Amino acid sequence: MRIGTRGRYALTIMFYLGSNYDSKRYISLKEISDNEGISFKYLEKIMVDLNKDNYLDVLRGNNGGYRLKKDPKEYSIGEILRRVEGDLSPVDCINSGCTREKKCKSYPFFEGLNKEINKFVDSKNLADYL
Amino acid sequence: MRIGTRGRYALTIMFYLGSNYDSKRYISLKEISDNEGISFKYLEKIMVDLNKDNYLDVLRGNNGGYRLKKDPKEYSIGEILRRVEGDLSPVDCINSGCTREKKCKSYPFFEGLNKEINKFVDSKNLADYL
DNA sequence: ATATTATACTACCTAATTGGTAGGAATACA
DNA sequence: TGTATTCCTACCAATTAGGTAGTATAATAT
Repeated sequence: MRIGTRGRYALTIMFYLGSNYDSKRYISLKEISDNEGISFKYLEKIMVDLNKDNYLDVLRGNNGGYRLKKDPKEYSIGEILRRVEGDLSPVDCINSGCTREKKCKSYPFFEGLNKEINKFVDSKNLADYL
Repeated sequence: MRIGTRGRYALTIMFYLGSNYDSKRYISLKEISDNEGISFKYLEKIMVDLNKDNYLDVLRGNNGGYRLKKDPKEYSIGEILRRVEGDLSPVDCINSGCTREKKCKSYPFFEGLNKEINKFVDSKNLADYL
């Protein structure tokens, strides 16, 4: 689970929306792109995954954009990262059915590490860092 | 810090050496390669990093190979992984001087995650899983 | 209506990284 | 001196990361 630009930018977007939660206005990707210095087109692409299953409120057209549906404290960092980066496990063998699992001495270690990572990211939410 | 085959194979090697610590015999990469079904040539390459600074005892030639220098409990998993995978931080911005660090809301989160990961891997050693 | 400002969708592209392979030189020992 | 081993250097193919580009669709202001 190396976290790349997708995960980092997704958090940037979510913190930006979180900071504007009270105003209830829709924020365009253009605004975020300009203020954070991130490629607009790349943000659009990340948004495809980030906004699956109507994770956010969307409005197209003039003065449109995105805004949080729920209070920032309802958005866990773990879920945000998982949406755009996929599974967060530190090695492939976890969650992809390793056949050597039984005799593998590393496996229990990786399971422990995986648990620790997920526990941490799921225990934090947007409000914790606003 | 996605852990790839380098890190996994390094642990496989170290656990193998750890299992044979009491016998004091030198273990060849050929033996590990055969028993674990891993490419011999790839193991050789991983060994270059793993054995930097005389981390292990080495003997060339017939009946040669590698063996642990110290008790398995003296080898932390964190150090092993770091040797072959480099720095274990989950994002580039940690340890590479992010300029936006001051205003970045994600940064404190990543610092926390990084700390958690390193604490875990450094608290475990080979003997814990033998 | 229609111009403007957004998101939504699809396709493409380049550089770096991952996960190897190959071959020979140096060394230790039987 | 032959054999088994590590050491060193170079190469390589497939995948992933990190984008760019263009067009369709939708909402709103005028």
